[in-house]
Amino acid sequence: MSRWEPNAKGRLERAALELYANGGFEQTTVAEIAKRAGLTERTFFRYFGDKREVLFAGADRLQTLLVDEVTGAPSSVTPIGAVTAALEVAARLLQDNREFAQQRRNAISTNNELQERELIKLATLALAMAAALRARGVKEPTASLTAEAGIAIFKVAFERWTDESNEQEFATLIRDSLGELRVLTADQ
Amino acid sequence: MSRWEPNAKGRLERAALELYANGGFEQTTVAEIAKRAGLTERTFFRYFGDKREVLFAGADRLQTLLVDEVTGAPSSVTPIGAVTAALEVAARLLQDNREFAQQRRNAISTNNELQERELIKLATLALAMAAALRARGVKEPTASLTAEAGIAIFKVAFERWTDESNEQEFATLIRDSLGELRVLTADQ
DNA sequence: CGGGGGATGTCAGGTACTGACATCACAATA
DNA sequence: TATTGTGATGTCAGTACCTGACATCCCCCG
Repeated sequence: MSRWEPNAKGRLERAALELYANGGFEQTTVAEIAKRAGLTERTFFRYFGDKREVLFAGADRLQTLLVDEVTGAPSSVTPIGAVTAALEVAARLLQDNREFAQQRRNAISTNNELQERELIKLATLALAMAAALRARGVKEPTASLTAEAGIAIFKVAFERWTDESNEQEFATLIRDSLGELRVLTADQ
Repeated sequence: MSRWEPNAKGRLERAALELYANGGFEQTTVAEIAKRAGLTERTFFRYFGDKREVLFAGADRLQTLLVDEVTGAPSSVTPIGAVTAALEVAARLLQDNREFAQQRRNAISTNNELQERELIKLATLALAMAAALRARGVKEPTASLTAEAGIAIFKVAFERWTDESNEQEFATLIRDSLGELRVLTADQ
């Protein structure tokens, strides 16, 4: 695994996650990550804006996917329907990477700087989904509320899915979480 | 204004805000801030964990205040009543520092790293207020929802208060925002 | 076979942040 | 008054993050 082998970005992401999962985020240096990926520190910073971003490139891809799905949903679908359908598509794509998701979750949950980045990524994602809904003709504040609800559902379902003791499919958990939100909000 | 003069922490906060407001956050070095406060870089890092934190020490004080107010409210007061009362107390304390608040807001709104920090501070604040509510006997999910609603109210009111063209009192804006949330949630 | 371009490496440097130790002002107390 | 302790600050050295400038390498296209 060295220079000129394909998928440099992916190699860096993998190496970073492995090292963060082992020694922790702070203890790991970018030089170490790059070395493990057969590259140099300078190349790391060509692919990722900073040391944290390497864990969130996947989140950017997720955002693109969700926005596309929301945008492309049939016009007959309700706002929350379009959002949850998009989330389920994403969930099925992630299904094969549960272990990866668990490692990533652990790394983030044990480090403050990573949690900061996670929060702003989710906030950005909510904004992007709200914009996609508005492009479908959904008015405010419905668009923003629906997007925020979608994020909340995703967070809850993701927590459950990455929980060791839970063996259900991610997409199922999305659907369940939506159901619970429905019940909760229907209550008085 | 130099070594051994009182209020080193305050001097650093003031110097930092002035420099961030002028040249922007990224362009300002910690050495510059320290120099302007008549101190050294090393001392800056004794008071603040990192370069961003100097803008958020006030937020920590705010959190302490809000939690104390919620905890100390008469037991007859409803959850949302306790939270908004606390927010109004905070608002009155901030009332004299509108210009300061505006500068701070501008600095944060023009920088991503600072927005990250802001988000995690607000999230932490919501958790702390939810805990204070639970200590009053409020059950979940009411406690968390009320705390989140309180933060939302605070954010909206703060935006309005720091808006140049708005001359209303901060505490009044808090009260108004709560009213709007009431109407919004009563709809349908 | 000879560019040309994109990916990577090398190097130098700035800035954030930290640990270890020295120094200073002040206060308590002998 | 002299001493000594204590907390705040300074000094210094070092590591790691991150960036700009330029060199080098591989591969594709003509």
